[in-house]
Amino acid sequence: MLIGEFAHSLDDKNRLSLPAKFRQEMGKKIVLARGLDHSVTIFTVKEWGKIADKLSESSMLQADNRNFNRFMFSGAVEVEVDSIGRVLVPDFLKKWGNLGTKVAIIGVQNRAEIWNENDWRERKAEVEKQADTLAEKLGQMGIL
Amino acid sequence: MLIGEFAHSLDDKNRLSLPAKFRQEMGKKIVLARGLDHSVTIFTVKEWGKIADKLSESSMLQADNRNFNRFMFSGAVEVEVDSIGRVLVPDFLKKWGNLGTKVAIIGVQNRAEIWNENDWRERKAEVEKQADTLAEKLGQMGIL
DNA sequence: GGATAAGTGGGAAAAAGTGGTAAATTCTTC
DNA sequence: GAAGAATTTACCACTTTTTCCCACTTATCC
Repeated sequence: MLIGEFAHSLDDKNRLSLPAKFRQEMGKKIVLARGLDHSVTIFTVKEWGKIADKLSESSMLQADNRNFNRFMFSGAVEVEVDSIGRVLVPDFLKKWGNLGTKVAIIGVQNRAEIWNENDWRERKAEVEKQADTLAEKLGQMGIL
Repeated sequence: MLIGEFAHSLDDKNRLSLPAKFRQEMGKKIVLARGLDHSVTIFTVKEWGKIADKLSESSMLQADNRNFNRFMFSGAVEVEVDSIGRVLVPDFLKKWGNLGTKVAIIGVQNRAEIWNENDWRERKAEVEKQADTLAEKLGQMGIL
């Protein structure tokens, strides 16, 4: 399971080193894709396969679906992890994620997300402010 | 699987180099066809075969189908990929796709599409604007 | 505090993408 | 049917980008 938060950097060649703790689970090939809220999602090849299957179930008869699938598939890329654990982030995903030099990589169960460091800090602060609501939710889920 | 987005150019001899990432999967022959929404579709010979089969299964008793089949078959060409990964885009497809010098080639799972760069940018922006739809769709698919 | 691993940065080699020239083929016209 | 023109095809060359490898710095672990 992918958990934790890591501050890494994206160098001027668009290289990003994956957190060492994630490497074993991720393997030597991963898929980067557009995620919610303008995050960039890191999937294992296997997890991405599931997503792709689901995407392709939607009917091509509807223009909405066609555009959505174009958006999702064209916004993904399979990349090799190099010998020291780095991957290349393509420009279109850098743009999508509003990524600069400093990024946050966070583990979210079966996937990881890459965020612009500032965006992530703000978002996190938002969530923290709502800690009470959070507790409530956990309660509803029967976790606490 | 064909995924990702690439900015390439169509030179004055109508030559278009295929993204290196697509070449292995595409092989040395591909099929170019009229795509939906005025895109130009790139199929592998194999994928085109599947499409052709499906088309020919549709009933010729219906005028709609007959016309659609005429449209699809007459608008498709099999082209050789040259020694350095380029193909020739025939004029009628260039026109159909409103293609100029700058084009975007996008991977959409089992096919690729060639777009006029600007048209694609606009279309993509449309989808991006609908952030709600994005979350909703992914939710419906059970992805999140 | 030393040793090991993780993360970052840079340079050289290789590949990808683009543009152009020359040869070959086709088409026209006489 | 032949000569010339025009188009197409094959090949070559250049530029930019990407890839691979090595080195350095920082952090972590014992």
